[in-house]
Amino acid sequence: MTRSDRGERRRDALLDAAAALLKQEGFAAVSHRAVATRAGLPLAATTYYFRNLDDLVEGATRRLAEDTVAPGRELVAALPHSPLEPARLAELIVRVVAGNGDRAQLLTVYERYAQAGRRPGLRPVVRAWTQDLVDLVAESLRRTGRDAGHARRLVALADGLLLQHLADEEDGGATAAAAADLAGILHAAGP
Amino acid sequence: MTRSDRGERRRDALLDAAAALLKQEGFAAVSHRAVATRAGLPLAATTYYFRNLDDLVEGATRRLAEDTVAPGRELVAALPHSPLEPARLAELIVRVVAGNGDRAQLLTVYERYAQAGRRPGLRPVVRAWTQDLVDLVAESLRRTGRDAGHARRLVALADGLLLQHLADEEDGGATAAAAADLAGILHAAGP
DNA sequence: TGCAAGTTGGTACGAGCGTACCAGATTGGC
DNA sequence: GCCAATCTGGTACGCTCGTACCAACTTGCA
Repeated sequence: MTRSDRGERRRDALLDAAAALLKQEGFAAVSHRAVATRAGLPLAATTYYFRNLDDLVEGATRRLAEDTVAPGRELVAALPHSPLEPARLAELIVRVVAGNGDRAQLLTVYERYAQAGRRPGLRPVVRAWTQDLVDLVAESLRRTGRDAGHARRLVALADGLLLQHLADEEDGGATAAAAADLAGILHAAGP
Repeated sequence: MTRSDRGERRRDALLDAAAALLKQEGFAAVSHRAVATRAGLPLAATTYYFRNLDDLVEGATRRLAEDTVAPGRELVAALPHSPLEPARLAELIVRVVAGNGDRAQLLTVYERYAQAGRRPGLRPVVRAWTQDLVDLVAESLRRTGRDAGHARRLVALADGLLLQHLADEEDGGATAAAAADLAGILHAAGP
């Protein structure tokens, strides 16, 4: 193992740890110490491999975006080439946009927008993440014989509905409730 | 001035200071010290009038909701009783939902959803806030001769569009961009 | 083999945080 | 006018944080 290989692996372990923290506990939980502890590395490793905390958070967000988009990609790839009924389409879109995790995961998905507002360096990352989701939804519309032009609008609508349900009391019900809302809207709008 | 009057005024000043901080710098900026300093009161006043920080944040969110909804209410009250064209309607909805402030204000508007997820005590407050906005949009639709049944959907859509534009680079352009998006959608959907 | 460059990890600093404490000031009811 | 209840505000504790520092260790190259 060369010197730089080991360094690469350490950097990678830190990013993994940071992404896991991000996913499970949100942006506020990503501190130098928490990341280092989770990765099983000393505190100083975080400042050695990343210029500062924003740099680390940026990398972790990028990694989390990959981890979030990948399952959606598989979902879409497995789609049939016939139109989905509204309820199935709605569920698919919500799943692609927000995953199917608990409230904690869902929260991070939406915190990314607010964080993009506060940390300029995060904006390109977040824009790319959102664009990937829009592309996925467009692709799933195309594959199931629907007009793909409204993908961005559908993502926005799904986001807004999910947001509203974050204030619901039942844990984990947000994605189901949002999917039901979206299904009703898609049904009313017709194919 | 009775003893309790003065207490009421101090409590009020703290809430005002906290709401102002919330509006200008977000939830993370609301600390005991920051609120006390801004209100011109000693640190201990915050723990005297509020059980803990969550309690303070909850009250401040309630106050901010009032401050946010009030201008929208005036906007709607001043509406004519004839249908608005899509572009005007879209602008109105975005204005009601997000105000017309800079990015900082807009950020707090959306952070409230994420905060509701993390602080259970905030959920009823945030639900009521959102409901007020939905009612306002429904009222503005009704007043201008449109079907008022889709108010919640429109709020969700506006929220989602605004969120996406939070990652844009130009400061202050988010509301305009979201309004333009929404206008296009309303125009395509017809009256 | 030796040495310079790169890497590691323990430790420290200064700051901000939520919260608790408590001596003193103030005040309304008797 | 007194006293108990309430209110005030200065201070301290224990914690976490981002970041800097630096001595020790490892490694690739001359």
